Amino acid sequence: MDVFEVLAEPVRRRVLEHLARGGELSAGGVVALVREEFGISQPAVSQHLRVLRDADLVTVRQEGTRRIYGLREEPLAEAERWLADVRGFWSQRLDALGTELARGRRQRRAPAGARAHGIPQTGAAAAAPDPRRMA
Amino acid sequence: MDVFEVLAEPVRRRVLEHLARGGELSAGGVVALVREEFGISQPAVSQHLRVLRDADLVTVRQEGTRRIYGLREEPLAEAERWLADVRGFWSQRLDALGTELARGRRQRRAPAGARAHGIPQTGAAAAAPDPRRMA
DNA sequence: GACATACATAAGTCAAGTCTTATATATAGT
DNA sequence: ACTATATATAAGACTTGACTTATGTATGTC
Repeated sequence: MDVFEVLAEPVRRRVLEHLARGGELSAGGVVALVREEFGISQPAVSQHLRVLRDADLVTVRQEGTRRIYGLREEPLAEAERWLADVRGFWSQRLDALGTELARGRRQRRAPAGARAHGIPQTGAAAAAPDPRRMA
Repeated sequence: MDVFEVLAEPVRRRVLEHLARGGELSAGGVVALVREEFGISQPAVSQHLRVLRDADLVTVRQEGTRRIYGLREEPLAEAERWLADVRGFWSQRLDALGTELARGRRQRRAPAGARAHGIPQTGAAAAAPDPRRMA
């Protein structure tokens, strides 16, 4: 499961919030916190924890009969980077468009090529690196 | 639909990437780009664009018979903040735990209260603000 | 060893999302 | 007005995911 798919679920997001805020938590602790708000069963929570584990968003260690869950930052950082990149490219484009308009450039080299769709390029951001870090 | 739910879909993520990288695009332009990679029909893409519109992740303007799509940063920024917050609280906690251990604090005030679950608090991050910006 | 506790897994149900094909709507051009 | 193009919507099939209850498995306790 993809990071964003995992994050799409409100219960799972809340679990991450609780871990981040409260520090490590036993599975039972998570159940207690989440059950109150969402009114779901222990197995339901356990299944969400499984998803989080499979996506490497959490760490687990056993302690007696308990399983202690903790956060793993890396996947979150990855998602964060994706968002930052997308936003970055877009605003960079906006800036480029702005300066271009300010310069009053009117000549549009129109290669009349195969480019059937899309809006005229500003050129400035055309050389920007590739954002699709996450396939 | 929630921002993260919207972002959970690979096609939609790619659309956003294309918009960010290529600037504004007509619906047809999006179809052309996405169809190649995912092999889905025009209506399928149109439905994804609808989801993006409904979640305010894109802007649309009409231009003749075309609909020109652009990116809206705000919802992306919101998601980014959520991620940054969660990560921030967690690493802050880690740091607090680290310094605590370094100080060699051994006395644990144990109120023996109702706190049935969870791991002993470090205390440092206990006063941290609330990360649940996104309900 | 028997029992309780903490947690995970199994099996089945139900709702929601993502496609498909077919069709509607709107604008432009002739 | 007729036709073509661009895009959206409708209806239905199919899949997937998120619950439920019931049960399994490990660990600790007496």
